Amino acid sequence: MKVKEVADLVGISVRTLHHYDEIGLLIPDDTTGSGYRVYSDENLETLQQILFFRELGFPLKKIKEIIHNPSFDRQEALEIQHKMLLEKKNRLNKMIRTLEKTIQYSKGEIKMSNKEKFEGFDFSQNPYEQEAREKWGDKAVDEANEKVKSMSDFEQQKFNEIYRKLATLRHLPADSKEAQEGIKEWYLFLNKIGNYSPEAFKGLGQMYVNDERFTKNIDRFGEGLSKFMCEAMSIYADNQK
Amino acid sequence: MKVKEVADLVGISVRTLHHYDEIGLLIPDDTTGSGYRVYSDENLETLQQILFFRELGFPLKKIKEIIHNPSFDRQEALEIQHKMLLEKKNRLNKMIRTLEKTIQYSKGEIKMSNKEKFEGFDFSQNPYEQEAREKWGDKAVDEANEKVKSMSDFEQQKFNEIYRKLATLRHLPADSKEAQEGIKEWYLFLNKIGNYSPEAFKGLGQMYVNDERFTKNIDRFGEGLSKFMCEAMSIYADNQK
DNA sequence: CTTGACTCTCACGGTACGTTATAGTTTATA
DNA sequence: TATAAACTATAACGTACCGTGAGAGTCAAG
Repeated sequence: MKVKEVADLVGISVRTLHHYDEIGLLIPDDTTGSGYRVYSDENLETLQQILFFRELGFPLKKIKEIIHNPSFDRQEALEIQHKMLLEKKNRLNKMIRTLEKTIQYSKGEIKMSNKEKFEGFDFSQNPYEQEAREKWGDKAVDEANEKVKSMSDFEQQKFNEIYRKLATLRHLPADSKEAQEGIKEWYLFLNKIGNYSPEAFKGLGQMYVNDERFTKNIDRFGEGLSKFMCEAMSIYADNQK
Repeated sequence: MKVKEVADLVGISVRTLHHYDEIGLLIPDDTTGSGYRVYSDENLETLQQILFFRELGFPLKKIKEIIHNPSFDRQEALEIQHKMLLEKKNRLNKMIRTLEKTIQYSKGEIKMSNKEKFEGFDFSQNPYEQEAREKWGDKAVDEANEKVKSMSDFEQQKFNEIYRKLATLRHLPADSKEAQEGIKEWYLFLNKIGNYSPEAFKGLGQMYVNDERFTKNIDRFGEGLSKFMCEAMSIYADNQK
């Protein structure tokens, strides 16, 4: 499905989908030769997850952390979201009652205390927020995410950018000029925020295919990207010696 | 009631109340000698109105237009809001059903079409939005608001600023030096966006007390401001001849 | 008369997109 | 088969609604 189809189906804007792609929240599984985004059924299910979280007031950054965490449990998430939505419904009902009372009040039929006038508004009083915080709170992240989180926003941005760029190259041979140029950028970037010898760089590339937490995270940007990067990084490292 | 009391009562932040004051959406009826905001019961009811609109997704700018419109009918607003909240409840229920189906679906118990996966999300499908648009749409504004709307954002901003400044002076004698300086600023500002002779300026001041739509709109910034301005403008105009 | 809770006004920062602008691509129609 | 209409892309700036200090003044309690 192309971008507008998706947008119309779920009732959001094309821009929103672009935005979610930009920030790495929802990257379409495929693109046409001319660069059009093509969303798979799996993409749609991820989008549904995102929208449930969004409805519950989670910031996009948090949603990204949660659903891309290797230990993310979809079933469990759905259960908690269910509880939270029911709670939201309760608050909405309270608010409706408040509004109904206010109508009577404004006709002079009943009296209302100041407190009563605002029942149902207290947005932060969801008892399941606690459960959500325990599950998805700031501490519940794995090592990989720790690293990402410790990066500055600029670095995060750059990080995404490079991955997306590399994803467009992933079908080229790993030793092609363009691929190697992309990998070089990646190497230079990594050495701005850390310290990687060519060997370490090569080793990192190995992890991309050996550790499935990495594989999954990287292949979000394009299927087979991790393998491509592993190969290209190995070649690049060898040429640096 | 002072600002934190209100914030705690309704479950919003102090900053939010400051913001609403800044943009002229909810200006406290009174201030203490030291400049502390003091909210009246009427302020609280306006705030309640604001929050109902906000819950329904109205932008603050729109809310401001609506509730400060001289022809604003509180009763009617409450009725429409009631319908819209019930509709929102319906959507929420749909969404909960969708979530429940998704739980079964993710367990492989049932099948789900792509369309079904997003039922309840289509935020813009509120049948009462139409009614709201007719009531409070962009065309349904009176003369006074037409003028305000035709101003640039910068001018709007400046407009508010001057009114708020004048409001702090309103208990001084209209012929005092400070009052006259404030009014001068007002005169100069008006002549940047239009063309006002001293006579026209004086006439405008008269309207502030004679036309209750003006009176109401101006006194939002402080009780008695319209009368004060009328007097001060008259004096200023006479001194210009 | 000091401490702590509260208040004020700047003023910069941040999220989640909206909104052009410009240009390439695909599909429908003449 | 040309050409318009509809859709797509990136880029870059704009906007709404506050959050978050900083720095300074105010007020009730001990």
